[in-house]
Amino acid sequence: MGISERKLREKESRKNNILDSAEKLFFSKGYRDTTMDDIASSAELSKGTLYLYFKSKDEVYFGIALRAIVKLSSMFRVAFISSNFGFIKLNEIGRAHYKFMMEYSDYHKVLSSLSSIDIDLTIASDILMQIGINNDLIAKTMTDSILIGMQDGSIRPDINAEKLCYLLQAESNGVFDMIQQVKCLPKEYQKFDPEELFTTFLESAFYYMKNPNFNYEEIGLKLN
Amino acid sequence: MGISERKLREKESRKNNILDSAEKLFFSKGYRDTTMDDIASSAELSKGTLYLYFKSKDEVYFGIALRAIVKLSSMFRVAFISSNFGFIKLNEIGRAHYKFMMEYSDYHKVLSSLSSIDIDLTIASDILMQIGINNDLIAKTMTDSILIGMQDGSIRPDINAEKLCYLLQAESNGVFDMIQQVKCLPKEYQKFDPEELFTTFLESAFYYMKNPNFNYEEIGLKLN
DNA sequence: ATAAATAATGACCAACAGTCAGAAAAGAGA
DNA sequence: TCTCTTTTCTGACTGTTGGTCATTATTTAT
Repeated sequence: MGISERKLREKESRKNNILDSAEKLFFSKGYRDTTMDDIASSAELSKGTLYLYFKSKDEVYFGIALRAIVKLSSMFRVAFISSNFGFIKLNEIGRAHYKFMMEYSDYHKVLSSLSSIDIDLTIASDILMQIGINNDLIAKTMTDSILIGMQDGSIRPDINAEKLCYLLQAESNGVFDMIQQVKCLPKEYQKFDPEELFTTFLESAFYYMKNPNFNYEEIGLKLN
Repeated sequence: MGISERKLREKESRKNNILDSAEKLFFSKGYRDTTMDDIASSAELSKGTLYLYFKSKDEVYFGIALRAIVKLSSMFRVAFISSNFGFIKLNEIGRAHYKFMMEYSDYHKVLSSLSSIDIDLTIASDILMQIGINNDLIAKTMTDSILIGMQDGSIRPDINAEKLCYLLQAESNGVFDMIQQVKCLPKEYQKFDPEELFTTFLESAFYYMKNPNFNYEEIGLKLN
């Protein structure tokens, strides 16, 4: 049946059109000030039709969050394969995350606002499930990097890899959120350079993770 | 004028009654599902009167956030004076924050949800300003601890104190948010023990901050 | 006792998320 | 090409809720 396939494609592309419109509106006016009527008319649809494709306003927002986390996790994968050494993999993942936050700051905000007061994450939702899958993928990429690093000697082996992964995720989320916040402040209120905070974070994290018996210069790294 | 003073006291206590009611409702039903009518009737007030004391629903929420951060910053002060050594001060501050998150988890959630999609922090608001003041106080308590630690030798002096303060704040926010999230999951989904993540965090942070020339055992600390 | 000021009320309004009966379009079968 | 069925689309409508305001009640000052 070629027809039902085409219909599926059309449905998917319609969903994407809606998300395109919603994205622009959410990013420029914010979640609260964007109405479903706004989104509908921007996507050249009636409100009723909009609700055929997304069952609530939150669901639309989740759709954008899914785009965001898919982008992020793919950047993590690219960073992962950039080197064979676990330590460098992790380093590159950190830089990828920083790049994501700088280049796709709106996406970053969406992701960090997901666990906010006004969104119910407990509802059953296909999109929310896919977000969870990507989240797990991100965690796996990091854990794998750590395990590989422990094997090749570039990361100290006496910590639990999974625990370290969660610690790094938690810490970096906090650091990126703060950088994001500071970036939105007027220049004269910015008490520090965002990039500098990130650099210090990387430095401190890797200071904790490095293996004292490993020769980092051999793999082209200078560590203090 | 004793009368106007009494009136001011009454107004303050009325505000507190409202916040008491609002707190219970927000904490049990969530922000979205709590209506201003709910709060009004729970505080035995008409809606119009409620709006005499708080000019919006957000403002009520800010009022609760103010209670939260006042509590947190006072716990920080107590931790600060618990020792003379900067390193121990910081350590106690970290533990105080952990205690706050465990004992006042609802307050913690309020604070971490403040920078969420659905709240406009740019509006002019007296309460929001007071929150800012307490936030600065917290930052100052931490920065002072660091500076004292650098003076007494318990913290390595080759880092910028203010930058370190922001890094610690950012990291711990991230870590506590993750712990909070995990705590809300059903036990079988919890991949790690919250306390353990916190311990590892403290360990890694202090590993970075410690001064190699300082004898920690002399002040009763065993560091690995 | 009366006027002035302050506090409280609840009916009312506008905005908005979400619904649904019916119209329009697309597809299948002849 | 015509007709019946299924799918897609529509926009008027509903219920809820944040916020307002003219009016009433209470307190204070004279």
